[in-house]
Amino acid sequence: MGPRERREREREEIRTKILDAARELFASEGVESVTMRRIADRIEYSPTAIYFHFRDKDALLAELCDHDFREFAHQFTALAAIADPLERLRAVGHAYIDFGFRNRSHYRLMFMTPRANASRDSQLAKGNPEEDAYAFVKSILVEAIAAKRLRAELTDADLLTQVIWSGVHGVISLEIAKASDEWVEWRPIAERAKLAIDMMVRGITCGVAKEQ
Amino acid sequence: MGPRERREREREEIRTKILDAARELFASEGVESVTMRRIADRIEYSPTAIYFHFRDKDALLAELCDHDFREFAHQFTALAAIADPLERLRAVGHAYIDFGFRNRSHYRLMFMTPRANASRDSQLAKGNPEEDAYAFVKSILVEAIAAKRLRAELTDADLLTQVIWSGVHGVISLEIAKASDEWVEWRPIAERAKLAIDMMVRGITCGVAKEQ
DNA sequence: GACTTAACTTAACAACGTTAAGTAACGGAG
DNA sequence: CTCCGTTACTTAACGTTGTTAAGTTAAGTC
Repeated sequence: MGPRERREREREEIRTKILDAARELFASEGVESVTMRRIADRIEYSPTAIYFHFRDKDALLAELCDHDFREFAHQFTALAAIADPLERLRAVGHAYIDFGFRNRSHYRLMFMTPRANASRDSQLAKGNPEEDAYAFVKSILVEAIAAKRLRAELTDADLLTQVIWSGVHGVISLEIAKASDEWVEWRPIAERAKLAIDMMVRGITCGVAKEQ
Repeated sequence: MGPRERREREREEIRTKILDAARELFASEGVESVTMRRIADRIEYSPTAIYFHFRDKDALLAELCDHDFREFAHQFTALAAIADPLERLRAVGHAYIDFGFRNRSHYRLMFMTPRANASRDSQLAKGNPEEDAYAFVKSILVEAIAAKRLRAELTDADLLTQVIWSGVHGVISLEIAKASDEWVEWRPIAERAKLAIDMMVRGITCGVAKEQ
């Protein structure tokens, strides 16, 4: 462990310092307050210094996304303990909406903003349910299909995952984008979440669904 | 009709000229290309001239939203002819997703971007199903409830409207934000739309739902 | 015909992302 | 020890952005 390793370590340290500063600004004042100059102020470097560690602002935000995405997926693994796949699906749905509600800025950046060139150097572990929320949900649906808990014609686990994802995404993203809109007499988000998830589970199961 | 009226009319003309220029830029090159200067170029005025007709850029965009929102709602009225409320609901769902798919920029601005101060001078005709898509969907659900087509415990038409809106919004907004993300093996949007709507209708109706 | 006001233009400001050019410190080679 | 090149920065600047202050011109009013 010569000076070579030390430099490497220091480099990594300042990288995470930049990311942390961005994240803080981001969570406390919203995306539009995350400017290179304000990040630089926080870490007491010049704005240009950031470019030595990240190609540009987009790359910085993309990495922030990736990191938080992984953490996001990780908190789902606790739900893997739920035995019944449909109950597990319900729990994931609620956890998803809850995450979005507690981290509006993050959610907005991750799922509501078309990234210019997505997945350019995303080093996420695709397919691994520990780090990939999509794969986690899909595995639930594969299990539910195998256990014949779903209607017979529903066989495409990917399609089901995408539609159920759409369902919970719709609830939370509409909340984030339109909560302050007095145009609509919004029902509490908890009620909307519950009905949406109930509706979806009832919509894909066969015959008499168990009342929750 | 003296010069007073003429001036008023001219004022209105340039207002719509500004809005049209913004809309064109917007639809052809995306939101980020809509700058005050480029709008000004198009209409051959100085950028400052715009401020005489709109308080700021946000107000301009808000008015553009309002206008297109109204037109959006208007195209639903054609579906009022469908007799069966559940079939009408399905048709509205598909029309909604279709609109978003054909007008990505508009949809993004209208429903995916938290407006700073929403509904500040929105002069939309609230409650009028001719101009208010929300009211149109709600009226369908009121009808469905009255006809006892929905499960007995579903009595809150507003809650139902909001959740169904979330469902279709989820499909199209995820498409807009994440279509270019190769992370997921996306199924065609038409399939996702169909399943989402089927799932929702099945999820709120009682017992055996008619197969489409 | 003087005066007010509406409808602009020109010039500028501050903040933004980003880059070019310069500088100081460090690690290894001769 | 000295030279040298790389690494990690800073300062200054460029081109854009939204927005405003100050000046100008034309039309309508009394």
